[in-house]
Amino acid sequence: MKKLTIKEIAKLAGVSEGTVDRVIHNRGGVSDKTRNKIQSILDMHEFSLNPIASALANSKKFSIAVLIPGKDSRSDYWEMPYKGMEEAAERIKDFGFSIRYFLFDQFNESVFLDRFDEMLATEPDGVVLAPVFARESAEKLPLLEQRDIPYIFIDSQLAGFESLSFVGQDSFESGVVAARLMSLFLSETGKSVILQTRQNISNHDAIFKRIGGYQSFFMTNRPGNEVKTLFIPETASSEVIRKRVADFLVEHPKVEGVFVPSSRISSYSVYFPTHVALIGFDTTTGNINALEKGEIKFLISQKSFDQGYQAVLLLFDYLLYRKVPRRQYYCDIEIILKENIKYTSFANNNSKVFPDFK
Amino acid sequence: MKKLTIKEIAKLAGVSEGTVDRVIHNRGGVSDKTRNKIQSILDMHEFSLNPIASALANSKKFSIAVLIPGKDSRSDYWEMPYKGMEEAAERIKDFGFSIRYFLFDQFNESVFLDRFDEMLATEPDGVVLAPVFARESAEKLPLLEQRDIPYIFIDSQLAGFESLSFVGQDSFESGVVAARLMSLFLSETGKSVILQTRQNISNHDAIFKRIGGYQSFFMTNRPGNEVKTLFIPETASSEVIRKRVADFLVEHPKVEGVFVPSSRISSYSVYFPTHVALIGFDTTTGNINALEKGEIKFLISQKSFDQGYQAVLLLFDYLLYRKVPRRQYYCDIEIILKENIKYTSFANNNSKVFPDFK
DNA sequence: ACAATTTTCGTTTGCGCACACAAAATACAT
DNA sequence: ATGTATTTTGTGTGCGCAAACGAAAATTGT
Repeated sequence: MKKLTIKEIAKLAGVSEGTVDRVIHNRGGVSDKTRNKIQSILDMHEFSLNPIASALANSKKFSIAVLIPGKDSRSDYWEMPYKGMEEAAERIKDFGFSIRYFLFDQFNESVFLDRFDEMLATEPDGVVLAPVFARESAEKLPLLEQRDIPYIFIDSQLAGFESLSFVGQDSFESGVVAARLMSLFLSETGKSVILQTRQNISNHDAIFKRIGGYQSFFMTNRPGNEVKTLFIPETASSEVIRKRVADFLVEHPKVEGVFVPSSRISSYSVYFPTHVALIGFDTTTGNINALEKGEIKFLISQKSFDQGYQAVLLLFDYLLYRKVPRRQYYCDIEIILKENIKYTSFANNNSKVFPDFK
Repeated sequence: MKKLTIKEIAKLAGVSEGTVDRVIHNRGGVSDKTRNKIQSILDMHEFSLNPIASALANSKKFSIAVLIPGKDSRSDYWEMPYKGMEEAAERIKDFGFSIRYFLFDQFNESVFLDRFDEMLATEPDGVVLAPVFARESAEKLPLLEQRDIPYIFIDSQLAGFESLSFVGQDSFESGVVAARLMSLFLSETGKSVILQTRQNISNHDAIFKRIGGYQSFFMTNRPGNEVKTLFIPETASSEVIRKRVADFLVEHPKVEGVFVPSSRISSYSVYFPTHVALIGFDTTTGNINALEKGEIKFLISQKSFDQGYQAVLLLFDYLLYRKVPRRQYYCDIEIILKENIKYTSFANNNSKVFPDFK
């Protein structure tokens, strides 16, 4: 069926273009009778706007606000979603879309709250946010809902909120995948260790789910392989870590693998002997180095570049085309090892500089 | 720097919009003096067309021709690039882009030649093609170059041609990855087998490179693990395969793994005992089934959905924005196992029906 | 009944560009 | 110099839609 223009719809309905326009955009000021008539014709022909002409005529500029952690001395994880978003921005800028970033300190709740308020003050048309602080996010999100500003969760999600969508990984399953990979390195009765830091302030939810998936796999598939847990304080010095690890390995000599459910595996990899298999998350610079040196067997990537790209595009499609996305988009659980690291999508360096949160 | 319009450029140059337009599009009929003047102003301000307005005003419709294998009784591999292209088509259709598919029989060169001619007759603005038949492609490609029709190789590439780009996988490295994974299942002196069909008519180049990568890994990293080769004719009956495999395993009892460098691993998986680790390529329906049943340990995905999507978008960017792509885009070498199969990108089923080549 | 509102609807302009057409400027010939 | 051919440049229209403006119709009040 040929795609009709507003003008043609108007002719069919025996009204002017302006009236059709009013119906399409719910601008009001149209009598029930003509509105119904026009609407039925629109429906019948499955009318949709020509987004090109619409974008051209539209003086309205869309602004998308992004609320994610900024550059961080401990991890460059959030640089990748940022780059993905910048790539998406390039693709949609001619439609009048611009992105404003509100970067916060992922270890400081109050900065997050401040940035949220700043963001809100700019009255964005849509928001992409990483709810790393669950409580603070829950406190602020109603402000978006009151204003009917659509928002998309990225990286992790909060239950009980009317987010437009979620783009991220199935953390539980990624833990299962990690476990499956780990099982390849374990002997019949070999043990593995989950290495946890005591305060996983940010993103603890995703990390707990990964741990859940990991344990679940071994319980159901490999009950003979005991899973231990080793806690190391986030603030521990090099000496302390070395000692804790050494003590632990003496106490549990059958430990053949270590699973680090956070993205900080490279901070611990040097403390373990090479016969212990290490598996962790995220292709941060440190982790990639450790992988290439052979200290780590596998990394699981969240494809965060793609996450950023997709989150922005979903918002774009929603704002411009009114295309309602699915409630959630789970990205690939990508398995990275030395041999395929150079072909992961993040490697598309487009030389955008990732700003600091300050 | 603010982005200028043609009108503003015209004012700066003291000429009319039409003249600027002529310079921008090399329409000729402009004196050297004014052309140089306008060009320098364009350069100075880094002028670029507004693609939105351009697309709207442009009566010219772009057509992209796609020349790939069609539906096939033996494998549904090519359905995924097709779906990726359809998704891309959806995103660019409002810019006046349409895609025409010319699907051929991947086991019949003459159908390929016919389709190529049909494709050429439609005078496409750009072409995406899978050069599965090297000789026939080499014979036909000059016709595109004569006509200055840009084309992109997908899946595999041919050396010595002026293709705009290549979108596919680094086959050699994917073989290396397969080998690395295989090594996890091999004992100190365990052997692995490369299972080849005698006539790999189509795509033999990629398959040979995978084999090369596989062997290379074992030679340099695990010389203790011998790599054998088992040939099985493509046309072999079930009985023949069963016997060949059984004989081979008797002859080589230390075989602990089988590597199938084609995408047809599910055709052979049932013939091997479970203690032999199987690793193959591509997430075809059959392969996914075998993976989920546990017959196969790993699959390596070419992310062919993404390949299709990207190839079309590269052509789009080139035709509309004159953005010259890189010579090659290597997609992820994705490792698939039972636990992460459901999150691979191909799973975005958009219910497009993949047509037959007939 | 008529004027004052309010509601409903039609008309017009412009977004930035592509392109056909008209006009002006220049070259050439006699 | 005058007219004609040719090159160079300017003008106008339309792509499909958004939105302001104004006209018409319907409603209300007196």
